[in-house]
Amino acid sequence: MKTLLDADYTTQNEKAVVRLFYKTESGREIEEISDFKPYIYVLPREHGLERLKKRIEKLNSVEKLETVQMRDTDHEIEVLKVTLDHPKNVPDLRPQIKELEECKEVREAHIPFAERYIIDAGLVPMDGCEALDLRIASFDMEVYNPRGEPKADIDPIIIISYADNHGLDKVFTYKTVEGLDLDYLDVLKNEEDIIKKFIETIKERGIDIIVTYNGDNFDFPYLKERAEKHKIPLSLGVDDSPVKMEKRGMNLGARVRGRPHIDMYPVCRQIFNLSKYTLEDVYLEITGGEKKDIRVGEMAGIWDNPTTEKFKELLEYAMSDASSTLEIALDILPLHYEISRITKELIYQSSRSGSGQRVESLLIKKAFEKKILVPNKPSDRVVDERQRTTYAGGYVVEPKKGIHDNILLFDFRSLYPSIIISHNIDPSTLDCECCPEDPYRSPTGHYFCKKKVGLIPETLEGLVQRRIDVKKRLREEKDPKRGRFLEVEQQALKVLANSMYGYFGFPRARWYSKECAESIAALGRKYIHQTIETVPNFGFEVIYGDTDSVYMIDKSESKRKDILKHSKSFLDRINSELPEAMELEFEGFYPRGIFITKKRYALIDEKDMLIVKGLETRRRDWANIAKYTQEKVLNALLKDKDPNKAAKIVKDVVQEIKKGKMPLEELTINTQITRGMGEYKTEGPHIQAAKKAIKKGLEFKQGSIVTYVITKKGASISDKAQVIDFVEEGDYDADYYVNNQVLPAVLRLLEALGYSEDELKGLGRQTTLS
DNA sequence: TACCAGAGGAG
DNA sequence: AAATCCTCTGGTA
Repeated sequence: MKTLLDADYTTQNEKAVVRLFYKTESGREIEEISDFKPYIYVLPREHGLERLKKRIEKLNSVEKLETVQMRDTDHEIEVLKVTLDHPKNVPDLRPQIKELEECKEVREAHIPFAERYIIDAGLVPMDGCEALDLRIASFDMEVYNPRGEPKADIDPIIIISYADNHGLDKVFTYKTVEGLDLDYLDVLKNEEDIIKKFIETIKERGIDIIVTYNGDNFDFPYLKERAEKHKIPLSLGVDDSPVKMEKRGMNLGARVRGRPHIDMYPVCRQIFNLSKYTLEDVYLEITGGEKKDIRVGEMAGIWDNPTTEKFKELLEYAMSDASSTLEIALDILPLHYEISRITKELIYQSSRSGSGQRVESLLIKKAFEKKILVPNKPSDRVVDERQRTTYAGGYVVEPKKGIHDNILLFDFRSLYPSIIISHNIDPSTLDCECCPEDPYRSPTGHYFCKKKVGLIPETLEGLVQRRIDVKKRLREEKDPKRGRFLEVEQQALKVLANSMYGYFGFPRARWYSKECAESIAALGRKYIHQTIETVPNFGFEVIYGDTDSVYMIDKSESKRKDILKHSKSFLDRINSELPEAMELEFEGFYPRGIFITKKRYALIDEKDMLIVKGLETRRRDWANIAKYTQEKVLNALLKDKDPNKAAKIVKDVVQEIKKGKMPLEELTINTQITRGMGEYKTEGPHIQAAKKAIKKGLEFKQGSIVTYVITKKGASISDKAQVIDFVEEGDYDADYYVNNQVLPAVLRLLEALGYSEDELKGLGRQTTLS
């Protein structure tokens, strides 16, 4: 029993050796593969194969030349498989071959060597890891920051905290005060020693996976620079190699050889939809518990003049950073083990890759098994071109505005995946010559081969079948721990299946096909239209629908039991006319709902739970007070059916705001900086607040979420916007929060109920503003 | 007042 | 570095 944690290659005696880093039952194992060689495929121009072969033979670093039969999109071809002596020579050889007159194209020259080996050898990263009790450690650092953002060339690390899943908690520092009693505290001599001690601890504890919160872009780069300053090698690798900072787009990735480092910050941003992603927020989301927090502005002061109480707080805070990061990791890592196993990516990769990359890794693996040539990545010019062309997506029904009772919801189970499978939608089956008579011809005029299953439908079918199998095992599983793994696996399979459609339309995709993407969306529209047209025949009325769902009410029945019976016959009728892999499902019955506009509505379910879609309550860029008040008003309208109660709620809140005593945490607005700070044509409040904060020493960049308040001082809203760190309790613009936050959010609901504007003024603005 | 840029949600 | 559809705000002319 062993599990593959990491892989790379080294050069020994001028030969490339693939190294596979395993965790075994007894410890660690590094397997070395020295007989594997890199190769690329060369597509000849017409009748050029033999001449091309002769020319390539003469080139340096070519070890072997074979003619092989491969599939390229929709046809079989003979291509040259060129085996090289060493992966480092691929970048040189590729353009030399590309320039040859008889060469049409070079393929698969950019697949990293170790990953190539994993694919070809059929290895599955992280397979079996549950059985091995992986040793997982987290660490976090506190840094001396007397001037705001710390600078690694000047400001030392003052604390390193450490926690692992085998019971060791440590805080390494080099200062202490009288009367401290913390069992995890380890006071050393200086910064150099805490760095050394940290490295030692990771090694002595035999750690398999290192986790951090923002380690890619803060802790590791900072630690590396400080270690270099002290001339300590940051040799955390299992082969004692130093931590390597890799460039990944705009950000960095910290790679520890053989002991994968996983940064939970980007992972959490991908998995959760939160207003912001501080460690405290994420910890609350996962465990429901509060985490110790201190104001970072206080840190340098405490370090310089430590009182027993404050210094203890600082150390406790440091410890909780490491232990909560570990707790988050233990909760989320199983998902990433599964993603790694499904996509065959190393966990270092899969924990940092997006949907597009994951789908692509899976397809490359499948293409290898089916002897299909992998398309090259598109050039920047092609990507630009693809970005300029768009296509039509899902259909949204204009809602019947206002309150409705006894609402039924139906939706298509996995609409797009089921369309891809039933219509065999794939670049290789697109408009094929053998079967133009497609009874299911897509409304865009495209048709798909009926004889040969495409790569993507086949891959998707594999995911769907595997998920059905996992769900079956899940039903039979008695052990809750194994049950959780199966649940996570079926979720991961579902997410991956659902991202296949998006992949077709992704401009950087190797298997990009706008025709496929638009055919899928067009067929989706066809099926939902078909469904909507059938609705009146059964005495129902559609009140709303979006892409794959239909909300309707029953005009002929009034009892729940009769309504549900009635809907069954509707369902049977629709499903009898659908392709086999497709199904419309009954999704729910809602006693009451309010529909405002497209993509904005709220429902009460049969357990009296409020479900809100698209409204301010759901948005991070609205103040809590507006979101919370809107939610209360929704409950008054839908549960209590009492508009007067709703009016009272609004009046009371408006009064509270006007008193000037509303806590700041009810008033903060979170907005992300989605582009580079210099790229804005118009700068909204969050950008102007961020700019002011940058001048005062805080760091904001693309991707940061700005938490700000509209204060009293300034002319425009943007002038008044200040990042929360600089706002005093009570300094807020009450008129803004009444007129631009609370009232718009609640008046929209009441307007949808048909109250006239005059009535609403009576309820809200005039009485309260006077 | 009309328009557009920007953000974030739904499915 | 997965897609499109849609609403709404605040800046700008």
